[in-house]
Amino acid sequence: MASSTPPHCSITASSKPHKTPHPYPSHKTLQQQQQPHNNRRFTSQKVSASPIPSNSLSNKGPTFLSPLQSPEKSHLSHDFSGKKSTRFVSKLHFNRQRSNLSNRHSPAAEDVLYQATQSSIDDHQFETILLGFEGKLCGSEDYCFLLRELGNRGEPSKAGLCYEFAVQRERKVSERGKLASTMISVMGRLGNVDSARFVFDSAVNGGYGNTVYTYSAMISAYGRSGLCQEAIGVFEMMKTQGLKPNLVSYNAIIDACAKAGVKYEVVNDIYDDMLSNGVDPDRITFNSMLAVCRCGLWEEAMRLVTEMGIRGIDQDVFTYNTLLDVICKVGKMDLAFDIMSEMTAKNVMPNVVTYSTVIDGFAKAGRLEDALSMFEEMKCLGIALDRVCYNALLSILLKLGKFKDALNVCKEMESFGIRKDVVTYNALLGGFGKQGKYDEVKQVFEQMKNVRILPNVLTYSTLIDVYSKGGLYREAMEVFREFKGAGLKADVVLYSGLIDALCKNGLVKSAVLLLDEMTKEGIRPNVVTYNTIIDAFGRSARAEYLVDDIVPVDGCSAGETSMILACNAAARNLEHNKVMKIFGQLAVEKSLSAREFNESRQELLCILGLFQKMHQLEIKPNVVTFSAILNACSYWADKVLINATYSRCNSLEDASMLLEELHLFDDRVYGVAHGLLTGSRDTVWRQALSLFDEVKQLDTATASAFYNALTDVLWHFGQKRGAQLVVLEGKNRNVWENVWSTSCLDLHLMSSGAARAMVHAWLLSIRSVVLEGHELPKLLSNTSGACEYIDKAIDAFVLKLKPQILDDELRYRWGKHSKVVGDGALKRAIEGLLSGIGAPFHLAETNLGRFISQGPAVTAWLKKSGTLQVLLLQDITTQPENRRLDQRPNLQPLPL
DNA sequence: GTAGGGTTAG
Repeated sequence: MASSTPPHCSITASSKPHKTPHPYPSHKTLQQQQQPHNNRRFTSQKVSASPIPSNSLSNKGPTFLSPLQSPEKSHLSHDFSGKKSTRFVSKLHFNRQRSNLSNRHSPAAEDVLYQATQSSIDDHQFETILLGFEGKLCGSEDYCFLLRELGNRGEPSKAGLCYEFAVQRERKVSERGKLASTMISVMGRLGNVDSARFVFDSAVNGGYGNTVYTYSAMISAYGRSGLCQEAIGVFEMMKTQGLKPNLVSYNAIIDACAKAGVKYEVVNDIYDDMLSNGVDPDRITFNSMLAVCRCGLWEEAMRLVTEMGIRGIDQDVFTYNTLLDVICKVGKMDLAFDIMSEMTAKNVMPNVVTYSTVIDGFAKAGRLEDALSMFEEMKCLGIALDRVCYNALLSILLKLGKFKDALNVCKEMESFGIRKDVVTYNALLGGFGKQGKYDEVKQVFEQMKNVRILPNVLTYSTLIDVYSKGGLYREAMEVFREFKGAGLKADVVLYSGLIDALCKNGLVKSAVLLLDEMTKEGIRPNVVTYNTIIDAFGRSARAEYLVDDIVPVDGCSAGETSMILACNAAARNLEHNKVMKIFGQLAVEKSLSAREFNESRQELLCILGLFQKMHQLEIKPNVVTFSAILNACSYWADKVLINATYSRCNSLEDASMLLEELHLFDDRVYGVAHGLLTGSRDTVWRQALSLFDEVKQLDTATASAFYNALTDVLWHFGQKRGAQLVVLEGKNRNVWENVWSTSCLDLHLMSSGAARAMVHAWLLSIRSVVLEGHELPKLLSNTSGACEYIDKAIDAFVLKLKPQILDDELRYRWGKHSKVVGDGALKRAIEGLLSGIGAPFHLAETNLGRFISQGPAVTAWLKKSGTLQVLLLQDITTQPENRRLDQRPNLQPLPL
């Protein structure tokens, strides 16, 4: 069958077709076929390694019971990394073409198809064509061919007419059943699940639908729409009707579960049920089981592939692509590369899906250059890029800030006949927006509307996010107004973006109101929503920004209006009190007022409430939640130290309540944090080291956030030696890149606790150098704050400084990825530390982001008799059993 | 009856 469709086209439709009440909606979708590419031999240079590990999953670490006596997990859960997408687990791929390779249809059927798919033919004319060919079309074979092809061409309305036409003329029950199952399948593929159900019900009620084929088709139709419960309903129904599910029925239900993100254990039960009913799994069963592993179960995926081998089932390109997807989603890119080599060795040639899967993996792991080199490899192999691939390439270039290249890619894809879709435009909007190129954002947004690419909820979320982060609230509001006008339903991401905007502007209470509002609207908050608010409470967000009045939009719900009014009131209040607030903030630097102290305590309790609510809603906290809570505890510890009126015991109780909740994250993480805090370092150190190794597997931003948070809380609660050991483990694992040399210590990615612990370690190390008789460089420096101009020493003992002053000396950032401008806390902490220990460092005149010292001065100081003593750090608590707090049954002790 | 893409938190 010849294809007249252009090359380089995606087989994946850009969006889910709209549902309409009509049984067979008229929704024309341009159908495209995948370009068969020249499968030249894959020439990866990587050494091929077997992707199949031993069957054993018993890769458990040493046994360790947390203080709550929960068993240790063998790995950080996938959720914990904070990298798991909070989106729907699986994409819904409608409009995938159904191959119609059977030649059993007559030439007349092809003629009908040809005539029916001319652009000028409407539904009425199509009926006339069918009537004209009525005598020539032979039974269900011809009509099923027509139904499939009309489906492939995105013609649900004509398919509906054809089905009714055929089923009315067919006398045989079995043939009518075939027509029904084909029609259900066609509608399912088009995403018209209601139409599919209509056909199914009519067929069952009409006495020709009680076949395993119609039920399987219906299960599949539900599966494609992500309606797993409905699919299971049909699956159960077929059993009660006395129909025995066959291989296809089981495969369909497993696939439906995979698409909906059903837990592996549940799907495994279905698999077991299949075996016990004497139905042997085939390649497709395993391919679908592999898809269930996308929630992070990469080892299980590997085991399944092994099991396929044992059962003598060959792997195909679907097997490998799905396996690669699982592997890429857990960020194991080296393994992914090996698997790619393996598939080539087994003569399963990687295709465009293989490459886009792996490219996406590299991009998500932050290895953008590796991703780009995969495109080069595709080019060498003659594998044509399709729309998905082009969009991936575009997104990578935009992330790299290569705007010119990105625009060239747009031109290239157009030249190959691939139109920009909503994903392309969203990528452009986000890419330009994140770089503050708001003129381009405006242009692109206009352009997409001009070429009738309908903005979707992601478009609006992206725009609201970039405008809010840029402080362009009027523009954000305009976009929100347009969004409301478009009649789209807000989703969790859009709400989370709004909540974040409120939080970042100090309007945390309004953010909580909005959280309630979204919940009432039936939108379930996710871990990001909660992390946003927890983080804001933890920072004790000070309102430092002013916002213009926001005007409620027509059509806003009462909740939205009240939220906006609340924002306005808070904003006006801010403005009126701005001067007072500035003085107030200055005063706070010196001594904390009782009111603020109590507010801060309330915030701690709010976090506790939020955290418990998360638990209630079964929203699993991740490493970001963990860091935010530890940060809140550190902040609280600081306040307790400053405030003399609050009893230490009560304050510990408050912080304990919060910290205790950490076991909900992950018992092992909690166990390590708790053990270090309570001075049981010897007991937990082995577990700590294995935890650190696993954290290192996460991306550097996540890893450094983890180390910063953990070190901070240890430091603030007096476990300074523990903090130092942790920070050195981080250094050894390169969590902060190039942090340390003999002449320079770079602290700019560290939290204040981590930085102070590190300064002690660094000075001790230099001391050893001095005592060994080496000469120090002429100039020593440690850098704090947003010092992005670090130079390497030109030789071992000289640090070359750039005579450059930072734009704004107070723009210290708490960690590389913090989006909040801090208040110079790190600088103050280091300044205080250096003067406290008498180290002869001073702020560099030429660069206020650095403390510097002449080599001889430091040498002399290091050689002084008391210096060693002040440099050695100690923990306040080393004997937890001696602490009074331990006596309380329900609270975990905290040292101070 | 099976495979890949875009928005939010630190």
